[in-house]
Amino acid sequence: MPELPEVEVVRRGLDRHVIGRTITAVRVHHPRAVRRHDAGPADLTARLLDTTITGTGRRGKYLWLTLGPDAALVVHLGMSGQMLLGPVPNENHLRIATLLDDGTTMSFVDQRTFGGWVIADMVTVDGTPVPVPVAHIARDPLDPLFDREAVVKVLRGKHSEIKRQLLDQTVVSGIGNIYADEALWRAKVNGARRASALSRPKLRELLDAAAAVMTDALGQGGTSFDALYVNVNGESGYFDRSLDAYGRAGEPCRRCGAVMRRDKFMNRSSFYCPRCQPRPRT
DNA sequence: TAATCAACCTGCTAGC
DNA sequence: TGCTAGCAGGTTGATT
Repeated sequence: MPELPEVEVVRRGLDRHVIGRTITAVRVHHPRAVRRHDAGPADLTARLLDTTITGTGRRGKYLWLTLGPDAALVVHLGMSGQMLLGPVPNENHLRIATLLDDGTTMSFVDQRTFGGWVIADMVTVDGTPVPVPVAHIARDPLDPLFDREAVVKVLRGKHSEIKRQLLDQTVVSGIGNIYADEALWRAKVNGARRASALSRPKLRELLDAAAAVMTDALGQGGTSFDALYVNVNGESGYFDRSLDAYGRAGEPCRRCGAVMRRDKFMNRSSFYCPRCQPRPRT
């Protein structure tokens, strides 16, 4: 599932190939892929045609292609979105296709249709220009301007579970279910503990763990459990071989040897070590 | 205001 | 063999 490292891999791939390229053709194959573009598919198509891509950007799981100084094409990969340059292996899930002026096709493929494209104006938030749909998203741990102490302060004021807060993109962005479990394992924190009950040093350790695990994943091209996450060339990452928590229920903890557990949490799975990460007393 | 939860969606797997 | 239910999970809007 695309989280921050996977989205960054895609952004870097696009950055190498599409800057300076002009879009010469657009076809929206599935209207749901542009459902957040209020003006509709025809408007999105018209606004992209003959437009030159001037840069790329990312915050958390959102990435965008800047279309001059005032607008951007915002892309969210959802759970299964892919930005592909070149041939599309399986057109069953092709949602949007574009042609660039060098003859390259740039396609949006999305099996589960949670992702999408939207063209938006740029606004400046805390000194950084971002597209409007991204304005409410907090900085991610790999952002050079990420303010760890400010996030610790926010978390200290939250009375719900720490994992819920890690997944809240308005608190800290880029973290999804996989990296939340990995960061919690590294920091030896159970995700069911209340954020406000954790000490400031432990919260710092947790945020540092989140940054570290995502940096490690980025170095290995991201995590991939199946063909749903690929880079712009259709290749999968390798970080799933390095996961310490996610998907390891029933296997021994790599730190203490206890049998890893899986609990249901927020309609999804949480993987943790019952010895290193004991559940809070109810 | 903060916290919680359902809905969206499709492909795969397990169970019957 | 075919059907059904459950599961995966990011985001948003509704509800508590």
